[in-house]
Amino acid sequence: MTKEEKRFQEKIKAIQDTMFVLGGKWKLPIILSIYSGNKRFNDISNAIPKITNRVLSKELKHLEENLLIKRTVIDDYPVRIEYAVTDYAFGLEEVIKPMESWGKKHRKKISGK
Amino acid sequence: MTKEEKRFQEKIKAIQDTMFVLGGKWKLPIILSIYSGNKRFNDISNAIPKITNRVLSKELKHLEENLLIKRTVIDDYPVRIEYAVTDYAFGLEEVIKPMESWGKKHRKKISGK
DNA sequence: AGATCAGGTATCCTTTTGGATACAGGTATC
DNA sequence: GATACCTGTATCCAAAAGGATACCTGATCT
Repeated sequence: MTKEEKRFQEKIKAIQDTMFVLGGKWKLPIILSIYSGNKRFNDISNAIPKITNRVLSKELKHLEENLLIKRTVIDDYPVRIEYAVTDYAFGLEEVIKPMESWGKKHRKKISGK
Repeated sequence: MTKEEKRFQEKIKAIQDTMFVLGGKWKLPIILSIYSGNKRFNDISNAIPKITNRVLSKELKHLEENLLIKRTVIDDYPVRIEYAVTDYAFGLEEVIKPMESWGKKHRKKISGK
């Protein structure tokens, strides 16, 4: 493999990592929903009506593993669980802004083709 | 739906559009392979050994529809087909650079958790 | 004791994405 | 006329992502 090929492989891997973290149907809606103030499992579930419990649960785990949200057990009676976006998640701005802006430009380009 | 919710919906749609265009296992490798000088179907197929004809063909169509590559029929004998990245594709730089850089940072963050 | 609620799991199913293999159609070559 | 090359297409299959529905656990409420 040439040097250039290796650089490309790493570039591809990094970009695909980003898409692995944010990709799929629900990860962004969930992050933004929690950011908007929905802290509890059922709050989020109601705010995003079409997601099922199974998928919400899996996605929350994924986001927690990737340090974008934090799950806190609050130990009064009854025990509550609260989700919050982390400070680290705010670092996403640097990538989601360009993705949003390219996506918008691209939609215009394609629709007016 | 509140104003804020609507803004979020549009943000999400735009970001997911970007991921629709670039996402999946092969789209970036194909773009970079063509950019590196592989113009013919079989060149690309050989440069990316694990892709099958079926998938390569589908992905080339997707990239062409999204104006990132151009397919040209060259009419001597035998007829050849040449693929090239478009000028428009160079505009991806503004989005793939931040995606690459966030992806790299994130991998470090996660692996050293 | 029985009902209720929060925060999920468990099981099964459908859709989407990608892979394996064969081969087709048009031209050129032997 | 048979054979080979190029650019795909056709058919079938496997894996991954997502959806529907039921249910569980631990606590509190009546």
